[in-house]
Amino acid sequence: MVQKRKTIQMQKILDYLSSVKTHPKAETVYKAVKKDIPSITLATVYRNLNKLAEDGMISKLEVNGEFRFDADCSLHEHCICKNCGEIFEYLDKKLPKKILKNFKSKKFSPTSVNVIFYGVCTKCKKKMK
Amino acid sequence: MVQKRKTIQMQKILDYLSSVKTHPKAETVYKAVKKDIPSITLATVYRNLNKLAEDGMISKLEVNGEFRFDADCSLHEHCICKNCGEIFEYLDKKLPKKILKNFKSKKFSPTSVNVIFYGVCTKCKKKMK
DNA sequence: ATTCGTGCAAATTATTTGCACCACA
DNA sequence: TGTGGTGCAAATAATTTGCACGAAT
Repeated sequence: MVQKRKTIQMQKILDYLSSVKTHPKAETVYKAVKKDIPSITLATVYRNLNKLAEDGMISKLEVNGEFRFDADCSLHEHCICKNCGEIFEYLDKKLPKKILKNFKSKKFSPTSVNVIFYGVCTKCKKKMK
Repeated sequence: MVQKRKTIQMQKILDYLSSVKTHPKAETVYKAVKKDIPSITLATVYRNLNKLAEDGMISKLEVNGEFRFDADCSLHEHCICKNCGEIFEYLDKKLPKKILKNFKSKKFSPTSVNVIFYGVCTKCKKKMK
């Protein structure tokens, strides 16, 4: 088995991710963590984010051609604003479970489900008027 | 209003997309269409695919850091195999509509919803044994 | 003493864009 | 004839990787 070392960089990355409700991309995480660890590089951030995602510690989603990260690994829905690109959580804890339970097809065995709503957030809606 | 010209390249791209049930990426579309139009370039394929997606003629989804295209624009679910990366359609026409109808939150107005199942396809499951 | 993770730089990969030219409306 | 679309090449942008060194087990 591969050994695992907990480093300050990984800890800080995880701390930052847990502290925000946004769904930052690697670059954003990098800038934030750099304040604490000026020597950190973007490559290290990417490596850690990917490792954490593989281990199921965080989740990785993709929007507009970039990866976004989320410390909340529970099954939950996302809302993406077509205008500002922001991502919001939407909580209907039962929904994903219900969807998974109702899945019927012999060609595929789902282990997880992602529900993404596309639309416009209230903020942008107001601006558009 | 902006004028629109139907070109052979766009037509062939749309034809190809409509003829397959896979969800090809730009490169794949490029290789396929190149057989009919040897002079076509990847840039043209990208431009057309994006234009078609903007116009709602096709849909654009992203998997593993790449964009995939689908001539079927109806609301329908996708299944992505974590092992081979293939995408399958899963049809429960009522599901997306039902989910949208049940949406309640004042912070966001959804116009569309995407349901993606992650798991393992039958083919990969057999191989793994 | 080993081995893993980091920092740095270079390499990949996917996608976009500027520009001159051709072709359709 | 004017304008949008194409092909070509170069530019971006995001992400990954090779390598040598420092650090943790």
